[in-house]
Amino acid sequence: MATTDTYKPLARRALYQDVAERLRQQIFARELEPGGWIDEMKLAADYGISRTPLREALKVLAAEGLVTMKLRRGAYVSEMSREDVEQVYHLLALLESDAAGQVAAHATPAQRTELTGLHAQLERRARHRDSFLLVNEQFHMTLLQMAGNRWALQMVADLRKVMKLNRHHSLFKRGRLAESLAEHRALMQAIESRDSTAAARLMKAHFRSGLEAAA
Amino acid sequence: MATTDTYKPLARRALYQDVAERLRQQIFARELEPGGWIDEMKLAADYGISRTPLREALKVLAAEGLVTMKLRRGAYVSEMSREDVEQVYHLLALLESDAAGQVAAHATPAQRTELTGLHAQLERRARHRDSFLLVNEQFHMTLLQMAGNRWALQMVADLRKVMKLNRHHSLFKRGRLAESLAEHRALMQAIESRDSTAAARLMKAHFRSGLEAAA
DNA sequence: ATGCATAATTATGAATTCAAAACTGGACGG
DNA sequence: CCGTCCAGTTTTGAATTCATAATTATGCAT
Repeated sequence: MATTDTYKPLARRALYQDVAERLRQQIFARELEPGGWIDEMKLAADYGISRTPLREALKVLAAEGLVTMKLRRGAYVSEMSREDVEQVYHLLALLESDAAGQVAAHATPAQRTELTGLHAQLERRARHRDSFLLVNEQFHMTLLQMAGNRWALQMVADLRKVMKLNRHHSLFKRGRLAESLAEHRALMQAIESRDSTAAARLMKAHFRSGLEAAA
Repeated sequence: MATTDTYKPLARRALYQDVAERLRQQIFARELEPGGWIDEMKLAADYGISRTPLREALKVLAAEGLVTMKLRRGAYVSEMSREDVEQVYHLLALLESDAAGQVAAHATPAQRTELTGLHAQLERRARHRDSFLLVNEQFHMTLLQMAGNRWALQMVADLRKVMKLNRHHSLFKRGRLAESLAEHRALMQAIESRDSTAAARLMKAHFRSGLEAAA
């Protein structure tokens, strides 16, 4: 431990990336609402930066699908139609069930322990919606990471971002949270008993009922 | 036919998008080689534009995975490791086999006809490698489009772009082209007989043997 | 010569400036 | 009353300028 343990941020990452992250958070928090126009000049002023890095960030979000650029009329926060939600759910089911199968088949003991720990946290937080959502996301992303396909991980991360545009999240529905927990419990069973096919099937079912709840 | 059938481009799309496309083509054509540094000033001069839209385009390509940005040292064309290729093949197999299943189950007669036509073209072009590659891509993308999931379509499009970074394309291997054709033939059979499971299985097999050939 | 410190050069990241398109609102005419 | 034409304003898209980090070149001591 040195005498000074405070380091200057020293621009570990580019400004446009920080701005992109800040924009995402504002979108998720609905401070920028789906369908709404994004005022470049106002935002640049708010952030205390010029329009240049802001516009770069907007293009990144556009590639992710979070915003839509219209020629000569700026950027708009994307809207998810009913159909979009269905399609993204379908993809998440496909990608995550595959990952669940992989993990069930090939996870190390340490990884199984980590997943079990996350699941236990989930059980404990069943009462606190926000906290549950957070750990839930962490559980799913950890599973993906363990499956070891960085391209799949990136995709699922992007898809989960756009899903946050959807106002009626399935986990907001009455009773859905307990249901979700039960499904997770079954999934953990399959993973612990190294049953790859069951894990994949259960994960798919998990998303199917999630979609039904969101309907 | 009007008296003038030549229209001015009239900026139907933003400059940065055109630049992005031009960059992609240069990357696919290996005029910019994987691992190589991208000289912003030179390229901007070549294209006759300023660095601003070029930099915006680079950020889009970075989001697609075609280039990698390094802080304070610019943009580099991405390199695909052996592992990356395996992972992307796995994802394409997953996404495209699902699409094949959907199409086998739900395609309209007109769509079946279109696919059959594309397949016939493929058979005819078996001798001309470049032409074959083009129609092959078209066949796969048309199938995806027919499956009707715009998010999946976008993903497959992006994944296929990064696959082009891979120098040893499986279809360049001796004998692989005929093999590929046979697999397509079997797939078309399954689609024509509306056998969804077989179509999905055959598409997966198609990618598996593609990956083996690429190894 | 070799290694290191430092000056000069180059390229990146970001702010600023500029040109042109899109929007606003009011005058005018049907 | 409604539409449309035009002036004024706003906002976008792109070029230019500027500050600073990174790289290269240079000089000096060993």
